[in-house]
Amino acid sequence: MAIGRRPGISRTREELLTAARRRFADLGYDKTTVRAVAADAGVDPGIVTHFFGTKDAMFRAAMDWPFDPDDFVRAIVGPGRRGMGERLARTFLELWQGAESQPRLLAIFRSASTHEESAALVKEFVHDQLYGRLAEALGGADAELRVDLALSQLLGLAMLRHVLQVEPIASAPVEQVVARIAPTLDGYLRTPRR
Amino acid sequence: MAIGRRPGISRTREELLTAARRRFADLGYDKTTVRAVAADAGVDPGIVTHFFGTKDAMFRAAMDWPFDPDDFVRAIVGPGRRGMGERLARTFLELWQGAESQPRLLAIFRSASTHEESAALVKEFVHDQLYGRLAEALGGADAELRVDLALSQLLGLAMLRHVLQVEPIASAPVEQVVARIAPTLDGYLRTPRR
DNA sequence: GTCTATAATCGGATAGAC
DNA sequence: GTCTATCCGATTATAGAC
Repeated sequence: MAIGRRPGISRTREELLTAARRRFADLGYDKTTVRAVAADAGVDPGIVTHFFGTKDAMFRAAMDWPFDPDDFVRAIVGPGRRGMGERLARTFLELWQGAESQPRLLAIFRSASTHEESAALVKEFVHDQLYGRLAEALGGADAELRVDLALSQLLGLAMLRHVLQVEPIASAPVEQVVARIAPTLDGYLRTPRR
Repeated sequence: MAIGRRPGISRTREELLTAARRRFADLGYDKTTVRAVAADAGVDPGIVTHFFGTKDAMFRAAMDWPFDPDDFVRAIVGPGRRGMGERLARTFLELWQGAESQPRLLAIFRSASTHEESAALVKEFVHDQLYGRLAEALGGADAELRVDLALSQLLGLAMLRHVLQVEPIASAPVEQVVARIAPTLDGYLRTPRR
């Protein structure tokens, strides 16, 4: 009694999503075509319409965050202020190394510059997830600005390292990069003395 | 004897380039169409072919850097180590504020994620202009990595502030941002003691 | 659930008249 | 230098057969 897939529910949908993630990650939203995704999955383009309706809906279905925002924030701020920059840097960079998470992140950020939906995903995450709990945990009148500064460091790192792939930083070990940027993040996140 | 434009050399070419810069800056390479650029300039799409040949050639013609790399590097490293982070931050941020330079920078960086030519422009600049003279001026075995780290901070800032336009950092005054990131840049650029 | 056929549109590029 | 007309390919999306 093998635990096979239930009959009638094909794996095609999942294969389409996997193919879509790879295309969106490598090429961005605009250059990714429904036809190519369907071809990668070995099916007809009409199937995409059947399952998702539109290219945009397929993008939304494929592009959920590869982590739970609650867990993410808790892992960073939970243990307290000490070592927060280091935890943030390491958690972030390891997400970008992961075989599952990297394509999703690449797709979102590669598309964010030109695709409104991707940009909205990023902004919503920052606004709804980070400002609420992270900024509150930090304290200080300009907590949101300080969160933005830390984000700018992380975002730029991801762009240079994983999107543009500029050397030597693209090939630097995670721990080396963590050691360098952790003090920067701590500096931004630390509550300013009045 | 007014110094007018020479007869026979129309201003159409310049108007096309201006329109192209605005389109590329707002929409990125993929979503910018030759037809729309021509319409903005009030001429027929065929004129684009006449002047530039291809869309890609028009992009190249429009996308020269809005500053002289030599001057840029000299302004940063010339006066010496003291205040280098601050000069770098201010020079960079003011370029992003300028009415002439911002559209060019926006176009390049908005397109860099998905357009190979834009990404190559960025990489060439980093490689040919920065590593050569900046890294040399900094000293230390890992000078290029430290330049990358400083770039990651600047690039992320530009993305968050000008491309994604995340608040509150998008509306923060230049001097406030300069004051915050200058210490970060100095930390990266400072020659490590052995 | 899957595919064929096709509609409707839009893209970049070209040829040639004026 | 500029425009008209057009080619040709590619794209998303739809209708309907199997």
